[in-house]
Amino acid sequence: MTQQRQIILEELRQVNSHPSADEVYEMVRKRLPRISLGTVYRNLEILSELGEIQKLELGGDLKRFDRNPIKHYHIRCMRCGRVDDAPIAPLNQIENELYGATVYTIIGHRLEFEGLCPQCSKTPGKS
Amino acid sequence: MTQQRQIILEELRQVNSHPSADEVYEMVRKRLPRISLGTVYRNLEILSELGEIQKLELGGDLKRFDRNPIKHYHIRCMRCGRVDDAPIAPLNQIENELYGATVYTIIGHRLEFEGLCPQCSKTPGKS
DNA sequence: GTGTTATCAGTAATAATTACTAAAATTAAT
DNA sequence: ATTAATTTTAGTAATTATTACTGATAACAC
Repeated sequence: MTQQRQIILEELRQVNSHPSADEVYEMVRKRLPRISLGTVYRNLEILSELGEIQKLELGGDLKRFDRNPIKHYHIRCMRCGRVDDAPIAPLNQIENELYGATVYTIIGHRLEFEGLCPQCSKTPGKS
Repeated sequence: MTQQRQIILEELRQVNSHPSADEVYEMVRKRLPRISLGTVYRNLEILSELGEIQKLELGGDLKRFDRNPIKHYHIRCMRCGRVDDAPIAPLNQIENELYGATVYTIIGHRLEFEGLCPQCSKTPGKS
């Protein structure tokens, strides 16, 4: 656990947003101005493999990171990309429904809601 | 409806896979060797806005296109990226559960299963 | 047919991510 | 602690998917 890795973890744990790698980079840069973006990417990957955090692959063009390593669902703003937790109980049985109906070995599932956050709900503008 | 747009639609309708824009490009190129990738991207976008096809934003690094414009769920191979339909009934009530529990205006949801396709289930190799 | 508009092919530009490399730092073994 | 082996880092370059731009072409309206 290097200093860089430790600080990346600390900074991510201080927010309940779901920042992209670039946003984590900007956060960490305040404490380690010489850190490089590649280091942030690599350590976020390592930390998620260690089970300390979670890497999110949601809709949109970029991956996000969640300080909470426990599987849960999210809602994402279609306009601005903001992501929040979706307070829905896990669908523990849903994978059983698929069992036998697919040729795949089922490993997990992901449920993501789409919508508009409060700010973007107010503003008309083009979607 | 230009010739290019028509042929893109025809080719996509001939497969039950869920090709990426680049794969559609390769398919269409057999009939229109001079078509450009930008044209494929633009027309896939237009066709999905018209409701003729569906643009999929699943996990992984690329978007995929589905000849079926009706909302349904998918399963994706974590190793090779193959995508198939997941024969699960739509969760029509799930958005109601979230209503009142989130500050977002809910517009839709996406459910995606992850697993290994038959080929990748056989091969050990690194995941 | 002529003019207007949309679309095309080809190419360049973006943006997120990954790969590479030599230097620095951490760890392990004496 | 000192040296040797290993890992990690900063910085940069390369990749990849996608979008934007542009002058030429084709579709459409009159």
